[in-house]
Amino acid sequence: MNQKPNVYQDLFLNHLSLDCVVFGFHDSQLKVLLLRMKRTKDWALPGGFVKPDETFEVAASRVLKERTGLGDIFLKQFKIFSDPLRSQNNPIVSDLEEEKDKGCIEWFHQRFISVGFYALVDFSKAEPTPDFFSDQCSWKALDEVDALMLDHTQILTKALETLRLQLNYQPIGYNLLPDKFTMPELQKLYETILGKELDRRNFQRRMLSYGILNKLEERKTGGAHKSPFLYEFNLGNYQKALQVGLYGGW
Amino acid sequence: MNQKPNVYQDLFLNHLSLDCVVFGFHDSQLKVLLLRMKRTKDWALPGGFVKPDETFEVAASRVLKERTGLGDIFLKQFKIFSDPLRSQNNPIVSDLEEEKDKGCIEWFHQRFISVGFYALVDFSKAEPTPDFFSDQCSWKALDEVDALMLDHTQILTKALETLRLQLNYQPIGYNLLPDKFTMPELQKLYETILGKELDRRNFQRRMLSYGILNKLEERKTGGAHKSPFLYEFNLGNYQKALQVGLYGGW
DNA sequence: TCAAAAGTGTTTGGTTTACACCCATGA
DNA sequence: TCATGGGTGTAAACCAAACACTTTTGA
Repeated sequence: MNQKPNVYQDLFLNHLSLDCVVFGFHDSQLKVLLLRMKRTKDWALPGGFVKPDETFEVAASRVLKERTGLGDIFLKQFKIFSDPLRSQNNPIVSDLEEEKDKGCIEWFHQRFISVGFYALVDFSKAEPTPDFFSDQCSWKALDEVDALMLDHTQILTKALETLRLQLNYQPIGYNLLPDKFTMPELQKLYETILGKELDRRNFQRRMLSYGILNKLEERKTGGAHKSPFLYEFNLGNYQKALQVGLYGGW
Repeated sequence: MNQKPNVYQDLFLNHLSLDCVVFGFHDSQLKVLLLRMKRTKDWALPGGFVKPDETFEVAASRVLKERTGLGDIFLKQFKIFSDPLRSQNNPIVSDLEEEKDKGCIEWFHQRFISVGFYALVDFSKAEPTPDFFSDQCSWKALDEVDALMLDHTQILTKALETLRLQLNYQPIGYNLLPDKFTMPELQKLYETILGKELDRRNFQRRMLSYGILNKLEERKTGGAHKSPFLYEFNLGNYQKALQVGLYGGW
C-alpha cells in the first residue's frame, strides 16, 4: 500500500462507481445520453463515483447535474453490476498513462462495483456536457448505439428492459415530456419505448382512466392538422400511482 | 493506514456488505430468518461481505448456504442502502471490543454500503444456523418482528413491499412451497403475503390460467375434510413467466 | 377543397366478480 | 351424520379491443 495518494482516492469511496442510463425523448425517438472517450473514442454511459458523505442517489444526482445541467431528475436504481472482471481493460487507464498520472492509474485499475441508475429527462432542457475523460457528450437514438465501453451495452440493455417493465405498472412521461403536451405526443412516447404501435382511441381512454392527466383548455396550434388539446400531469395522482401502481393487481 | 491487517480486510472488499431478507412460509404465516446478536441480543438480518472474486449474487448465495444449508435459492437484489450514517453504532463492534480484536474493529467502523437481497426458501428444508456474531438463528413471523439492528427494519419493510409488488406481475411460490402442494396452500401463501383474503374459486381459475401449474393425480390425504388435489409447478412455464411477466400489459 | 390528424363514440367479445351447488372426509 | 373444506359451474358486471364517423387544420 505504498502508492501515493491521488485525488480520486482522497475524494471517493474505493471499489464503487455508478453508471447512468439517461433517457430523453425527441423527434419521436427514444435517445440516450452518451460520452465519447477522449483517446479511444469509445462511447460510454455517464458515470461517476461516490463521496464519503453521499448516498448513491445523491452521487447520481450530482453526476447528472454535471452532465445535463438538470436537477431534480427522475432517478431509479435498477441493478448492481458486480462481475469481478467487468472493469478490466478500462480505456480511461490509457488516457491517464499519457498524462503520467500513476496515482490515478492505481485507482482505475481496481475492481469496480457499479450501481446502475436510469434517469428520465426532458430532452429540450438538458445541456449535454462532457466530463474529464470525454471530449463529447451527446444524445444517440437507441438504434444508432454501437458497442459501448466495458459492460455498458449490457447496462443499457438492462435499463431498457426495466423501463419497459415499468411501463406496465407505473405511469411514465413526467420528466420525459415538456410540462404541456398532447395526447398523440404521449402516445408516441409509449410507442417508442415499447417499439410497437397502439390504437389511438384505446390509448386515450386508458390513459385518462388512470386519472393522472389534467386536460387543459388550450390546444396546440401550428401543426398541419386539427389542433390537439394540451394536457399536463396531475402531480399528486402521478406520484401516488408511482407508489401504488396503476393496476390493483390482486 | 497503520492498522494491522485483519482477517476481514484480507478477505473482503471494503465498504461493501449485503443483507438478506429470507422469507419462508409455515403454519399459514410468512416468516423471516433472523439472527440474534451475541452480546446485545439485538435481532438482525443475515448478512455478509463480498470476496474479491465474487459477484454480489455469489456472495449472497454463499451467505445463505451458511445460514440455511440451502443452495440454488431464489434471490433478488431489490435495493442498495447507502446512507452514510446507516452503519454507525454497529453492535458488532462492541462484541469485538470484548475480544480485544482491534484490527477487526477498524473494519467494522467503516462506512458500509449494503445491497439488499430477498430470498424465498422452502421453510421445511432450511436449517437455520447462526454466524460468528450471533448465538441464535431462527424464523420469526412477520408480526412478531420487533425493532431490528441498524436500519434492518427499513430493509425488511422495503423487501416486503417489493415482494408484494412482484406478486402483481410475476409468479411466486416455487421455492416457498414444497415440491407438491395443494391449491388452498398456494392460496394461503398469496393471502399471507398480501395480507388479505381471496375468493377460493376465482383464485384457482386465475392461477390455472397462467399455465404454470401441473395438476397431479394424487390427492393430499390426512386432512379432516375432502382431500384436495396436489399440484406442482411447471418449471418451464414458471421461468418464462418470471421473465416475461404474467400480464401482457400494453 | 382535401388529405391527414384529431376528437368522440359504439359494438362486441372476453375476462373478472360474485355467487350456488355438490362432494368427500374425519371427528 | 354432520360440519367443514374442497371441487366445479354459471349469470351478471365489467372492461378492453376493434372499428366508424365527424371535425379541424394548413397546404
